Amino acid sequence: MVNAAPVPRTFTRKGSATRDRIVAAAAALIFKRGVAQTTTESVCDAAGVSTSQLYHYFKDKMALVRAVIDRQTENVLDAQREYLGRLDSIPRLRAWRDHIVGLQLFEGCKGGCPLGTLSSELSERSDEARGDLALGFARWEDGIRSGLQAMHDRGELCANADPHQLALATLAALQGGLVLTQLRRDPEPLRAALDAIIDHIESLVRA
Amino acid sequence: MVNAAPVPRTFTRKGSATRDRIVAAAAALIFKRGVAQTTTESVCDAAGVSTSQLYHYFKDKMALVRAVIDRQTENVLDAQREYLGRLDSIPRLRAWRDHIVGLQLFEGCKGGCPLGTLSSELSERSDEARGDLALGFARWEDGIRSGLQAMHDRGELCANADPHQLALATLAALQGGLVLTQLRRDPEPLRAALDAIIDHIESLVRA
DNA sequence: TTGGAAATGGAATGTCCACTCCAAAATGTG
DNA sequence: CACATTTTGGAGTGGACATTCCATTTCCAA
Repeated sequence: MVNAAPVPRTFTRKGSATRDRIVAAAAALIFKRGVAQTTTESVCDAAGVSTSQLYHYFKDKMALVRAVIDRQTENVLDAQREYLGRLDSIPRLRAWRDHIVGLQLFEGCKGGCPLGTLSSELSERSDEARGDLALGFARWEDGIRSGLQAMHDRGELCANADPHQLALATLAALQGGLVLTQLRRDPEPLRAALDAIIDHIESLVRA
Repeated sequence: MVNAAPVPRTFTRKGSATRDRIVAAAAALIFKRGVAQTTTESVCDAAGVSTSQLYHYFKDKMALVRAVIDRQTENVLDAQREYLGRLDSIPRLRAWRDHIVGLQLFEGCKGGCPLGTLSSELSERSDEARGDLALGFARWEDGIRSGLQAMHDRGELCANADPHQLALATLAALQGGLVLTQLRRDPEPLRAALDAIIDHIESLVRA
């Protein structure tokens, strides 16, 4: 009886580096083309590894996809680390909006949100992947909520404004704006969606 | 030289009915599993037709997908026909929100938006499909905008409120809310997103 | 009614692709 | 150094799937 897990618990330094290259290559390809259009072969080519290496580090394609979800969660949160946890004023919210819209302009309005597109593709296909993604979004939401909560705690927001609901609505505006921006190849929907929710939050600021 | 198009310009009554069954079956399967996970064989089985029939009516799978996009556009607009074009007051907007949230509850928060998920899956894969979807969303957006425009024209909204931007933001809130609701299997994100944008519109109503 | 077009049946084809297998090289540890 | 473990190479396999082909039946207009 062999070890049931195809992945040994321990990797050498070299092994970890290889695994990392595979995840990075897969993340890039999946962001560009989606999971279904990304073949294991193309991942191996892009990472410069052989088939057996991919299956040495991952049980199957879905395991690799889940690793990509984790990687993209970190990437997304990292790309906003200057803002998340600190969105506690209208100017900071506006600066964050500009940052996000700027990123889309930089990408040519292509690709959408790495986590959002994965959610659409995987929500009905794998409950495990859906759970992973839900955790990632929960962290994101939390990074938005904490700033609003701080404003609320400081008494800067109406008492009946709910930071949880507002954070959820803000994340939804961002995701929906990205879907439409990707579809139209135009940053306007994203900008309009974020502007509206931030204007709304501003309207809840005590006079 | 034979006719280059595999689809004759004219169908018999029976032919149109068959084509319709194929599109309906494909739309249902694609809504449930996505384009990539829907095989031509499964569509034929579900529609009760043979392979050759599918290829008699459609050049290839992508042509069928584009027909599904058109079908789903009609379905989505139809499901809201009582509301679109008439969203010209806060109570009507709230009724529309309830209707949409109710549909999600009925679906068990599964599947998301038929057009939204197609957009995510196809935006980077086919410019033609992206164009079809953009047209569908434009019609949807228009159905939202016209009501807001009517409010604005009647002087019920602040002069500086822009019905175009608000309609775009509303559609984005809806799409983003659906992504999160589908991911979490929980209607709250959708409800929070729509509530926020409608509250925002309400805050723009003249006192 | 009849001829041509449309509709249908279903087997066949060829490609793509996830995953397996076995052997060899490299690595780290006692 | 020696041995176990990890890492790598790359060919091979079996199945899934989009699409094609050709024969047969049905439909409709003149």
